[in-house]
Amino acid sequence: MKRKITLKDIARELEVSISTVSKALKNSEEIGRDTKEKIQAFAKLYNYRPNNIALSLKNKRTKNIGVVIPDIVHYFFTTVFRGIEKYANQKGYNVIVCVSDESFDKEVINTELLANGSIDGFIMSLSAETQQKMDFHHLLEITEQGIPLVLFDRADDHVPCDKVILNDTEISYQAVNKFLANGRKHIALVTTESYFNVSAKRAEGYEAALSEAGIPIDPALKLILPYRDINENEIRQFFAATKIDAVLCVNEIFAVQCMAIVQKMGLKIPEDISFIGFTDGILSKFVQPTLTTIAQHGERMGEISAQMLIERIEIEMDVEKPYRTEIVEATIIERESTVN
Amino acid sequence: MKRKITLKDIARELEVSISTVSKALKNSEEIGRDTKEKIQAFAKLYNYRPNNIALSLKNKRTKNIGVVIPDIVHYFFTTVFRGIEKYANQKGYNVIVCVSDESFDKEVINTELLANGSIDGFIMSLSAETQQKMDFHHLLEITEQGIPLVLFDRADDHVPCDKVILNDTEISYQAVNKFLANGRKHIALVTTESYFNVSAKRAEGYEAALSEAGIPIDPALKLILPYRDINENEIRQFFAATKIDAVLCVNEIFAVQCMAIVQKMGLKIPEDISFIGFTDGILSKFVQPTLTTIAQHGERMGEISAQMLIERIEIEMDVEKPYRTEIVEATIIERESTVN
DNA sequence: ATGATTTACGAAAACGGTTTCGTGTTGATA
DNA sequence: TATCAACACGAAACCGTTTTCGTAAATCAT
Repeated sequence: MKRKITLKDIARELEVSISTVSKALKNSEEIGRDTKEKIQAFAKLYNYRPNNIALSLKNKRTKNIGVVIPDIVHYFFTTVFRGIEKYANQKGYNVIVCVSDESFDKEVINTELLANGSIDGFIMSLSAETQQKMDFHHLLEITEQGIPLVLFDRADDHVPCDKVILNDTEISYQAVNKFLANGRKHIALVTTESYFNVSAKRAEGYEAALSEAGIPIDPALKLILPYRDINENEIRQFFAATKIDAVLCVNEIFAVQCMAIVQKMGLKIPEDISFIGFTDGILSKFVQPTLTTIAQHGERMGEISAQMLIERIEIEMDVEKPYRTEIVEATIIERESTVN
Repeated sequence: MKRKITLKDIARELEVSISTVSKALKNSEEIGRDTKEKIQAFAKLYNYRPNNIALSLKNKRTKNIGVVIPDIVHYFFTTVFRGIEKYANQKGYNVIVCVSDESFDKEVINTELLANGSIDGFIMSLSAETQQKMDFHHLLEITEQGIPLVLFDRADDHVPCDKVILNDTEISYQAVNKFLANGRKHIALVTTESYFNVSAKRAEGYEAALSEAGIPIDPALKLILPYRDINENEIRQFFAATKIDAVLCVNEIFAVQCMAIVQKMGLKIPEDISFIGFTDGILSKFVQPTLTTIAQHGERMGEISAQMLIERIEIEMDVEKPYRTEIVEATIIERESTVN
């Protein structure tokens, strides 16, 4: 087993000082030709690489960024992650991932752990519980310590930091208008609890479009589902109880599950009932009929998040830079679940 | 902005030495009651936390593990990752993720970067290109440096290390036997290039079952698809050319795509043609008809991988411990694409 | 009162680098 | 020959910890 070689090893072996070795390997003008060549050759031979940890300690820069997300087995988050990882890697950063599992405590523990020097900055999307409790003390601590933070998608106005979010309200408004243009009158919304910021904004867009069309908001047309352990019967009852000819769902899974159920109830998609979901994931493309979805452009969101974060990391500390909120424009991808 | 406080800060403020502070915070018997209490109170007040980087340098332990996988927007890999992350986190380890994007070069660069002190061990699944080139020098370097390595799923016998793999051959054998038991005679295999180790093993099980049943292996019943950019026509031609009444697919996507195409060709599933895919992901559950799949138990694989890795990390270096290969037993999840 | 133990703390090395500054040697210049 | 700059290198500080060892003062036994 060949242990990693250090500057000290090279110095001892070549009978020079550690500083000489360090300088020689950086090709410093200070060191003579012969010595430099000798040291460089030796280093190459023994495949010397500087120790990252030592560098981090010295430079106060880890070249790591921390990503804290609620879930990893989740299409949208993985696409965002891919964007982050690609950009970060290209800029020489590594990515440490922690999964909060929608739990406030895990989110707190993970951030506090990483904040003790392990990373240069955070990219996060808030856990369900954090949004519900509206407790952001851990995030405020982070920013107060001067650690850059970017929130994406599930952000909150109470946290002063850079953000990357979707134009949720606007795109929902557009989606509902699309239903209206197709002559749909009984448009339902299938969503999650409203403490999810994004759900609230999507509901807002939904309601705005209806109001604008002079259609009253009917509570019977709104179904709130838990984000896990969905009860099929609840969905069945919802669709049985009221006449519905179009449905906007705040995610892909809700849409696909609803579609399967209404199909079993004998309805035709899109003739009798039309669907639009959020998250242009794998399901939307392969389910029957294929699902019209709102593409959130996760990879792009990740890229922008990483870019904003790294920019802030690498800026001089004394430069004042106001926080920005970048808005990514969603796109409606038309498929078979809506008529053109 | 409150910068992070260090031992030195506390020492200066309280007019004691750094060593005294360090010892007091570890509740050492060496330090007097009063001094200890004073220091501990001060540390609590200013929320002192030791710097992870400094600890890593001192202890030669980063408490980080590196995970290198070919793709992250991929159901199986994310479930494995979830297993890794859960177990690692619970053991106090963080996880650095690098995505090789099926590229040999990226895999090499990422591993070499992380190997310079950033992590205590690796968990990897080989990129397509690495398997094709059969070039494992970067992995050998890692193990020669004494850095623990666990390969999961896409492993290779040429790399001496711990491994966690699926009983691919056996479960494919069982799947084909299931088709045979249902009276299917023309059983196809839809797979990837054979340099994918797992595909080769799955083909082996497929062929073994057929041979045992006295059915000759017909090359026309084997379709090799690229792992991205699938051409639909190729699939259509394949199914048009030969009589096929059952199909084993080495992944979920292949299965779902084939199913959509044969349905368009007018075939009924499972009456006319039956399907079994690998990876019990989200698609299998929601596609119509639902897909019978082979569950790879990714989360469990991840957990085992993390456990094996951390065990080896924490073992005394001088203890000889032979490499193990842990085999995870797949399970066939029956759904509508096969008859019972 | 003297020597031996405790007690309670500090100095310093170590982890593996970078970087500033100092210094002995060389050759050129006045 | 005396002065001086350039050259080539080393010593040491520093990043933030932990830990070994040394030691002054206080306590104890004799």
